[in-house]
Amino acid sequence: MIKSICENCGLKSSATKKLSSRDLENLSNNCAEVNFKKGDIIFTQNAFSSNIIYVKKGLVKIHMSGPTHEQIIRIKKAPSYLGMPTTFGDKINQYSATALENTSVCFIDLDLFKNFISKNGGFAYEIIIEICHNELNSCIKSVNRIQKQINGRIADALLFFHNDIYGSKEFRLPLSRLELGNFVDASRESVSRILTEFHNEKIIQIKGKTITILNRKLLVTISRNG
Amino acid sequence: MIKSICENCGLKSSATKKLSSRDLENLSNNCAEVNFKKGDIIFTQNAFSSNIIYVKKGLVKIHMSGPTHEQIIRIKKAPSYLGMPTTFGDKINQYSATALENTSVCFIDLDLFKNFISKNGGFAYEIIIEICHNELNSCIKSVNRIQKQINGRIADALLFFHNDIYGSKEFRLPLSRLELGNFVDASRESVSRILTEFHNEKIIQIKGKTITILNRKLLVTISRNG
DNA sequence: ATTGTTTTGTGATATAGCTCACATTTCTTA
DNA sequence: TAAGAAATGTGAGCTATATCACAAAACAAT
Repeated sequence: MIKSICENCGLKSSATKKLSSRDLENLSNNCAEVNFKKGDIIFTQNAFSSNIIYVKKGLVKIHMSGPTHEQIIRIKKAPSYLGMPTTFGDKINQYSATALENTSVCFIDLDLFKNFISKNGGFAYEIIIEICHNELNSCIKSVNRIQKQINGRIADALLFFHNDIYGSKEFRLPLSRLELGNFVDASRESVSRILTEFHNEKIIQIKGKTITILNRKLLVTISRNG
Repeated sequence: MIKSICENCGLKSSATKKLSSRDLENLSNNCAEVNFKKGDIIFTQNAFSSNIIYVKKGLVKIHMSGPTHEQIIRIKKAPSYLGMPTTFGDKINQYSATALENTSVCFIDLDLFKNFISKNGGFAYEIIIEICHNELNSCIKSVNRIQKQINGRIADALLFFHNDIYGSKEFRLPLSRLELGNFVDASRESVSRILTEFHNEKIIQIKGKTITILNRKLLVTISRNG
């Protein structure tokens, strides 16, 4: 746990950029930076939370244990705030967050954060924008999850990693087959089957966890009609 | 379209209560109250939006046309803001809102609303709380939707109308069977079947659109194990 | 009232994707 | 480098729920 000097931080959020030097100093005194390794839990469902979490670096999954199994609600890469809905909406966390890669996170004192919102409208505005974006994306994702069938949902997930996370046609999948299943709502077995199907049809290439998108257009078509 | 006098409004949101008299006057000048009848569309997906919408009175469904069919994302009763995520997150509406009962709505100029957020941290804070609550609920709902099976989801929906909307064991269902299906992710036919099943097992009583919950405990059990 | 339209109920059939079972591969750790 | 553990692949059968098809009922409009 290192006390950070927020003013010099090169990874400030757009909200934090609206803060004065004095506020940033205040933030430095009420904020702890913690490093998590791949697989480490950042916060857990049903625990009490009094921090806002800012992911400076890395990749995180937000997940929730549902009636029958674990479900990955969202995958977020830095820079991004985490768990605002659960912290503002309920004292008890409604979901967990786990690092998918080595991740560096700032824990910000909730009262100070609330104070910034109340005192600094520009800060509040940026926060609102971020929350709204998140919610809109979940909405769209939720409709797709329910209405598309498996191969469409897996195509979506592959395109998500390609476009939104790695920006490259070749990437190391940060999830196991089971986790990918929990992300797209499918069983481990079905994920396996579809993935090898895509491989056989030369849409993607699989080498262990490394995936290369070979036919992006077809993947987009599958995502649409799936 | 009536220009309203916000200061005297008995249905102010908790955010609006944080505004000064001068701001409220300003709001009155940039806000139009409109009445919608049951079935009227309040705003539609893919249209451009430059208003924040505050539901003063009534009941509204938020819905989205997905890859294969329409889906009801959320049902909201007054008092409540509508469509903030879609207005702040994207210039184009990602979903529609339709009145389920006669509903009275204030259209608030977006720039003024943004101005309130920037100038008045207390206002912004209340807005953040509302958005966070919404998002948390959608999260939970989305997990249930996916992991429960039909009878559990329908039990959930009935309990939602009972607890959150009407606060009574007897209520007039504001949705058709098809709409209820779009709300709980099921086909019209399946909804019909489960509903008559519940009726036969004396869990509920159905008289046209009027539903009476006869065995609430059992309904809760079904919702849990569903 | 009469006729057309929309909504609802219900049986029969089809199917996507789950579960189970086991083989194989890959990763860990000693 | 061996051996145990975890993750993955793949076939076979099962099941929840969709879809189709039509009848009945409720509602609307003339």
